Amino acid sequence: MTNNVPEKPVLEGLEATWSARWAEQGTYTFDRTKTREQIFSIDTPPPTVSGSLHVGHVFSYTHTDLIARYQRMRGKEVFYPMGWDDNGLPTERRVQNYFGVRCDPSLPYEADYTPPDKPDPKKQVPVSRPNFIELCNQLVEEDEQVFEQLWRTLGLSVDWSQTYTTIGDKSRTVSQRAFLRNVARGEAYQQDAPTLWDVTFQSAVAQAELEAREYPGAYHRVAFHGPESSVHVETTRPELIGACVALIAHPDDERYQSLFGSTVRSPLFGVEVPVVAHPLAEPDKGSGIVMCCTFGDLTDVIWWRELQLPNRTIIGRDGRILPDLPEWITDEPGRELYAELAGKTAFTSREITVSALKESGDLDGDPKPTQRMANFYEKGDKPLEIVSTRQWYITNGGRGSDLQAELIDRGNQIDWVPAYMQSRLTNWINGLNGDWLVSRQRFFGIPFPVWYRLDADGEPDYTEPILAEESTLPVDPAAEAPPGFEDSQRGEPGGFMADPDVFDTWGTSSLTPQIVCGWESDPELFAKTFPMDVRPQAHDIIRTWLFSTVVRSHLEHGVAPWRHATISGFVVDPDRKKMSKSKGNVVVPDDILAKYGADAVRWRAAGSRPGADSPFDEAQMKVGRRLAMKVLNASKFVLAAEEAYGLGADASHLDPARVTEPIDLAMLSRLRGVVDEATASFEAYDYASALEVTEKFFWDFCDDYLELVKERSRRADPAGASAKSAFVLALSVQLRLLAPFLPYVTEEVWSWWQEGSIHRAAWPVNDTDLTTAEHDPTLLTSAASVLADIRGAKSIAKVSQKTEISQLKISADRPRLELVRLAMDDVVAAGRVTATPTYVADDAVDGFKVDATPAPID
RNA sequence: GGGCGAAUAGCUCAGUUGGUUAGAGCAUCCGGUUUACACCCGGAAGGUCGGGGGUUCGAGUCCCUCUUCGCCCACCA
Repeated sequence: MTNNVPEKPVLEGLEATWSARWAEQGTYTFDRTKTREQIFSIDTPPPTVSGSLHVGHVFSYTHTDLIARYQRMRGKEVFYPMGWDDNGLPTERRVQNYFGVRCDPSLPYEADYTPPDKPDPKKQVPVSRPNFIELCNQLVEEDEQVFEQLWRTLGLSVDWSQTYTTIGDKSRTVSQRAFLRNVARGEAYQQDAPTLWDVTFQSAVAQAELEAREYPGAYHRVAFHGPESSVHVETTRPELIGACVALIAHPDDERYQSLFGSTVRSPLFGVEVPVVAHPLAEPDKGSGIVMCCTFGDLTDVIWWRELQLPNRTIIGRDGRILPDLPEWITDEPGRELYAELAGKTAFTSREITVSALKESGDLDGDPKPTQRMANFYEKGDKPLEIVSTRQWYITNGGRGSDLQAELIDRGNQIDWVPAYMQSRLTNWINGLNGDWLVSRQRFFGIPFPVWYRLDADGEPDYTEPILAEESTLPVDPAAEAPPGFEDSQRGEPGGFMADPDVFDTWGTSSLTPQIVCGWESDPELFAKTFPMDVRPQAHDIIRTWLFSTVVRSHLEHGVAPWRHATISGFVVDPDRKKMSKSKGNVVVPDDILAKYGADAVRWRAAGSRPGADSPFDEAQMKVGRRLAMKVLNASKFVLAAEEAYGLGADASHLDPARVTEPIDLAMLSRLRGVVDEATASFEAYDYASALEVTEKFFWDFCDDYLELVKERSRRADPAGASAKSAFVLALSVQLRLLAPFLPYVTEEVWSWWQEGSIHRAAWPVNDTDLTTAEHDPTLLTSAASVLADIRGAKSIAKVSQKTEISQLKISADRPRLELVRLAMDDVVAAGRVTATPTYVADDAVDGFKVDATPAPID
């Protein structure tokens, strides 16, 4: 046998060497000639390239890679692409900050544009939409290279020829095609309706993107005036008095019975508004009677709809009071006040309104400060307004109907890991309050493949949108004319206009299975990879990514998109707080990888169980590193022993028939049990247990078995051959068991004495070399326990482990005694026992009782 | 307020369908230059399993109840 064991094996440099070798040799290249049954397909989350990766990403991507590597060694052809999520708002924001520009769609394209040398975040230079998109594309490309490098270093066994971006042509085509099919089936529709609106980004926001946050406000007790008396409402938004359409109280509320059906005049503006009853008004909140405006909150929208109230919008898309004087304010002082508010932010107009209320005497007492919960866009920092706009929606069961139950059912068809995560999806679907708003008023996204005809006055006709033909996809309606039109007719009366919006980022990400599997573009691949085997992702995006993917797959294909969903937890800081940039507790993976090595980081990742959050503890990385070192050293020992006292240059060292000694057989027999356990754990996606059982065996193998057998292994007789053969067999099996966790060090060791990559080697389940080993595996643990007692005696005597044992008495029940005597030669050698051991049969002893006397020090 | 999860050694976690004396790693302490490994090795100490009740011959494990913590959702007058 030839092997190539280095003098002093080291971990440094393994990542660079082997990631390059894997790339050259195409170790992880997907072979599409395999059949569906042979393929295991993974719907990897595309990371947001505009963000930075932290150690949490590293952990969860490692979890997926563990499964991928296991499946590959089981003989599956693993379809494991990688995507980059580069479309959408995060990239826009990063481009704005990075280059110091902002998008102004009214500007013309400027060829050869160069952004400012020194970006000034306060003074962003306006650029045209095409220029802005160019900058986005330029930056994401750089970011993607950085990300790929990190993933390669981490050792993800991705097929790097299978990558996609969420802004790329493939994603555009799939998004637009899926949308057109949704429209054709009536699942996508347009509606002009009140929507949640972020005034900073000036875009509509979907329910899934909401985040409720504490927001400081104040209750203002404000008087409305009836013919005989005044009635007080309490409001946190006095700036909306001009938008008031009614006062509303609960139908059973005694206090307001006399007012129902009458009208009252609003303060400051003198607008007559009706007092009406509705059960959603809560008598114990505020004064029990509430001002309904256009629109203060979602309840206002319900009242507006159900009570057929007028629409009195005063807040614009920029969050400021609309400039034009509303026709419903007729009172002269009211018109003057409105003119003062016009163009002001909600915040400023609130201050002006409050001082006006104080002056007019309509404010009862001082405003009472309060913390209230308000809805925010998860990426925004101003509370959302509600603005009526025309938007596209896709049905998602949020309006009840059969679809809701069908989607819950799809969720149940998925095998969840851990299982309890499934209820998060069910809860979310049950709590939906409307269809999915998919249009966004942004720039760096996938445009709707839609145009509108303009009438003779140049006004768009929304009732009959012009849809792109599937064969022309991807299409940019802002640059291409619809079928039957010339581009010169753009914006002209009788001509057309493009739909200005782009898809919600989830509108594209919800189609990752269709994108990677080649839906409609590569039917053969699609048939072999879809529905996919597993969707790995974190628990915080079940309501967004997971749910929306189920929706699209259900609507388009009538199936669940995957067989399994594996949900990873977060890496949290030592105080169990979620890592976030703003908290400054983010651990950057590059440093950790450089310091401890990829195998060590992966080992730590594998120790956190699916779904469970795991606190970051740098000390743990050292343990993983120690394991990797141990693999190098133990392998060196095994192979060097084999080299020096070897069995010949052929492959006969792997002949299991040479293993004859009982303890060697016992070790292999126990290893077989370990393989079975690790396999069962991996089949259940429980990589953590697979690692635990493997690692436990490996340490015992090193600390006990190798120590016990060391002396004998150097002999040139059959007993020595038995040890050496067992060494090599056990090493081969253990390296393969560890390969998914420690891909670098196992590959390195494999290369010393084996052909090909360990990552394409067979998983050792049903390994014929092991199946012939038959012996009671407790022989190994018994011998190890006696050896431990001998070591303990030396330790208590505070003498070196080299010290000889001059007296040894072993007591145990008769069967144990007989068993352990089979390994006594090894025990005596490892424990440096010079005396002849004595044995005492004693049924009263539990396990073994060992009396060992170290030889006195001269 | 609704849902889900968690509470076991100083820390991070295992603990199968109930079954002897509850395990591991880290940290701590003691000892050791053992030709695979000082990026090391050996050993020791450390826990009334969140509280209370119940079922049982037997409960960390099953049931009830309380407490605490985490996450998701709902709370905008």
